[in-house]
Amino acid sequence: MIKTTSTNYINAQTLHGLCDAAYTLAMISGRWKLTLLVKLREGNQRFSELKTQLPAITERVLALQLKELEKSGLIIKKASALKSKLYHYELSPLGKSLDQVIQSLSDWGKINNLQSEL
Amino acid sequence: MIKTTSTNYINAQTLHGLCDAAYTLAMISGRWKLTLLVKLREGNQRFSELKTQLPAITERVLALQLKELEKSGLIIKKASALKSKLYHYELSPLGKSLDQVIQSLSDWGKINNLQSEL
DNA sequence: CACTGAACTTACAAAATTGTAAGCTAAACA
DNA sequence: TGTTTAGCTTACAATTTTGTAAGTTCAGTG
Repeated sequence: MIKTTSTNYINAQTLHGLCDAAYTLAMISGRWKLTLLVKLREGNQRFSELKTQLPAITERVLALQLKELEKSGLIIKKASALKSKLYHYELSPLGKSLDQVIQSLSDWGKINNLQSEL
Repeated sequence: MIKTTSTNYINAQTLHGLCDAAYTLAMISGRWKLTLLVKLREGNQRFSELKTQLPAITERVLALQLKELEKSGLIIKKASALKSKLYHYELSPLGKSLDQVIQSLSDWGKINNLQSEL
């Protein structure tokens, strides 16, 4: 879906070569990705659990975001041993290493996000 | 340009109410925003300076990103005192308070962004 | 007063993301 | 064996972001 010949794509790549922060940002950008990481950190692991945690997300988008997170290596999809056909998702070591990043984002938001006081 | 009635917009708002990290992320998301903040932190302040620092950015997009950052309160546009018609941009106190966030993003990228080794 | 350069703006188009609605598959259950 | 349920996938469309190309405005310079 991404055209690797587009100016947009090339600009992103160039930027990631120039700015580490922008690279990190790109890994966690996407409407629901960051929140998914937070939820996974809290222990929710099944597709349906995540769906419940993010009421407004559609199955299509949830599947997409999970797939991208998996492709970036931040999460791992595993078949659950006991009940066959059931999967669960978990943070990879790389995903866990984002802890400090997520914490910073969360801390800043806690202070500056007026909406969260509602 | 943003339709405040779209599902997309509503989902974003809902998410920001549920997840502080997502709120913070939204403030700094945009192809060049984060890198602009980094450059401003390094002292580049004029429109043309910023343009030079980010070779591939177009004037239109630079103006757009600066305007959004200003609207979010992260930067301030000031008329330079001496030479009239010249402006400069600087980080607001709110923008400066992102320091830890940007540092975390940058640190993680430094470790995990293979491209930056080129 | 013509000319240049900085800092934009406008009209348009391409690309990318996100959402809607429906369907599909395999296991589990009644 | 028919029905559910979880976990997707597909075709499509709306929305949003980003880029292209060309102008505009106004101060400073010669």
